[in-house]
Amino acid sequence: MEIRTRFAPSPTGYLHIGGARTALFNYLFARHHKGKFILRIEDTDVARSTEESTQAILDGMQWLALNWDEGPYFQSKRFELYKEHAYKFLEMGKAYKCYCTAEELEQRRGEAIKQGKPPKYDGRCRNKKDEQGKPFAIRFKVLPGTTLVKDIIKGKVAFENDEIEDLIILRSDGTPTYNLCVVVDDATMEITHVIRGDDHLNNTPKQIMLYEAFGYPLPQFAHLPMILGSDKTRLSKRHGATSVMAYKEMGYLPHALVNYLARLGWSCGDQEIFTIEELTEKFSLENVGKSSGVFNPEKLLWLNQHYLKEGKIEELAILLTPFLEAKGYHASADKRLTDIVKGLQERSKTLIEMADSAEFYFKEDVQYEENAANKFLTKDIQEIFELLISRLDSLPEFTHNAIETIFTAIMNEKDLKLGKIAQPVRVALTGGTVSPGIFEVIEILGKETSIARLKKAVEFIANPAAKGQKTE
RNA sequence: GGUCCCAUCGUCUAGAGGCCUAGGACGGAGCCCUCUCAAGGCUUAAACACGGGUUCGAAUCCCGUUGGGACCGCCA
Repeated sequence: MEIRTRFAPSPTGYLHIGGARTALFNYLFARHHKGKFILRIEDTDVARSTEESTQAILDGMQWLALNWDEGPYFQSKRFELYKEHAYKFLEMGKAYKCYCTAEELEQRRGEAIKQGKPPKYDGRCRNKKDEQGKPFAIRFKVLPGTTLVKDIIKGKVAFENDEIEDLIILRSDGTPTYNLCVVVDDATMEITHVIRGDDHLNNTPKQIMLYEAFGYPLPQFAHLPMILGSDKTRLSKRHGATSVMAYKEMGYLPHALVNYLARLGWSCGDQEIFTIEELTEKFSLENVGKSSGVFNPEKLLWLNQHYLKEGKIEELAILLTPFLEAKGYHASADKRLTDIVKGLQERSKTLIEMADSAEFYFKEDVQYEENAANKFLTKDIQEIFELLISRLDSLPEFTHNAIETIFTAIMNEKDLKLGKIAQPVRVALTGGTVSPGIFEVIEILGKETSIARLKKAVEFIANPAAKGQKTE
């Protein structure tokens, strides 16, 4: 039988970390079994669902490359189907019309809680006769007994039916509710494995009752543990960015997030780094843990750094350009940019950092960090700078090796260690004390710019006050 | 409050009764390398929540306690 999984978000916000992991596990499970992964938008709550949210979720899925095989299906377009099912229950006597108003129910619930009683619907409309013209909701009749949930992750979980109230399946405005829709959809879409957050575990007995009442075969259930924030409460904005797309904006690589999410709750021995192919091959629900996990941004950052370090410079250059654009620098992914990326890729944890570090390559004018200038742009280096300027200028081939030869010669002549020369030059060329290797920086900057910046530094040394911290 | 779930280093986890003096990874500390910063290499601190059983033997099985989480909507 073909394995069919689904991700079924409700479009009431962006795709968040938790949802993305649920989607990922569904995706991996389906791919592993060469089955189908279906996307379904649960927009039965017309008031809260928005098109922007739907689009945001689609964008997030696409960015993470969680490609779906069918859908997106929209529940809002299937209302007739749900309605039919609800009325069928009515005919079969498995559901009844409830004439209680939302206000009445709300009031009774409040009183029950006040008295310390469980806020459960008392079933008072179960045996009422039809009242013509009065609005009604349709409630499913929960029969006595025990409902057993067989969960791949949690094992067998038994629920007493008398703990469960008669649930509304069709609202008084004629729209269907969540539990009805999921069951009808999962059944008619022939979903074989329902993989979702364990916040749905308590809904599962209700849904099983609906399946059984319809005579639909049960899917397999797998309830994933929640993702928590650092204080072990449910992950929310308080814990930092929870939107998947926020990570794109912060300069994360999609596969870093995928890899991180995969290992949050699932493991494969001691392996930490996985390609998507490896994930697909190795993923199984048996290796999903039972306990909830804390979202750890540091580890995600480490993975991002890892993939930046390992990434192809041509691809990274393309990904970097929008971040340079955002800083006001026009850059195309040409040879110069890939050279820049090569030097920066193991010095950056995110694309934002990379763009920041690349800034001195693009700036018209260097500005010196005050401490760096004070420490390194001093009288005693002036002579070295002048020497460097003339020798660089007469260099026929402006290559890494040729530049290094010049430095070595000066080191020998002046009996200086490379560090004594490189740091001042670094400040002169980049404005700061941190950059890729100095020969590489000079080569990429080019003869003209390098010399111009060295000359500027010489002027600065001669007259720091006048040429000092001018702002652009 | 009721129901349900969960419990190994700070965090993610390995662990399917003897392989555990509990392994890996992130993060931390230290050292090495070094033109800066990184990267890399090496070393190191750090956990089986507690109490009872079962067993020759328990991180692993059972019970309880404690702690955490989720759900109790005409939300999904």
